[in-house]
Amino acid sequence: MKIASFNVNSIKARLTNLTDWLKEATPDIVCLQELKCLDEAFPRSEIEDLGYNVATHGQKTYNGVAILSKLPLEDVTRGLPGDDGDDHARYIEAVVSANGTALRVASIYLPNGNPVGTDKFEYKLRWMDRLIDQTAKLLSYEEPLALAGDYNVIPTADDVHDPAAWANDALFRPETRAKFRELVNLGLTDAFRACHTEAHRYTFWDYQAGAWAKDNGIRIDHILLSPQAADLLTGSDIDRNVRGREKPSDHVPIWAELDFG
DNA sequence: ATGCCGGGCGAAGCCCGA
Repeated sequence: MKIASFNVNSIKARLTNLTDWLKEATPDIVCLQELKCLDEAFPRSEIEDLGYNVATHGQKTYNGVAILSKLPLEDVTRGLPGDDGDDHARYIEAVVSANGTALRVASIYLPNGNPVGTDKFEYKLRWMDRLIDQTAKLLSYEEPLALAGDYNVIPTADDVHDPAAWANDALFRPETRAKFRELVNLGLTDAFRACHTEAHRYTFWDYQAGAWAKDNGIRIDHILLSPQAADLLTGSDIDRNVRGREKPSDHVPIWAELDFG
């Protein structure tokens, strides 16, 4: 069972890039972020034609998340609990039956939070509190769970090309990283880090300033696993080459392989 | 690089991303 996450930075602008990658990588489940379109504008038939079931939580212009799955999607829920006044489409959750075992998956687009010192940063930290609460609830089920998405969090200095340059950025601030540790310390496993210890492996390169050519990247897209899912982990990697193609997103896909037998 | 690129919106130039 190959589970992937990909921030596409507009599903409409990225459709060919996405379908090319789907055909070659053949993931079973894909969590998408930054659709930037309403549910009715999602290119559903183009994705379904590749053998995927589709659940979307879209929004006009900004945000928007989805889950694609070759297995049927059950119990789909949209929106992160904890704040009825939050209208950003940043969270969708569903359950698939993997060889008789229930696997819960969430696609996460955590707020950017810049600039620090504004209500945007406070929104990010409060959103992380809500994600911690939701994750604690899901972990209490003691079942396989994968939380995959764009966390907009650089976990450590090994995950950024120039830590000093990012010191005051919302993605790398101590408060942000502390919240991320609080989340992981509930008992989650960073799938990529469980399989790779080397520094400077990135999932995002800015469109500007030749960031891709210079490998000035950051690792901010993560797949976090419950203990019951981590026990099944057999591999994880970043599909870095996708960044070098025509009309790329500024993020690339990441994936984790779980062996359900 | 508090915006160099790229996308949305909407039809020029601003908002947003990380």
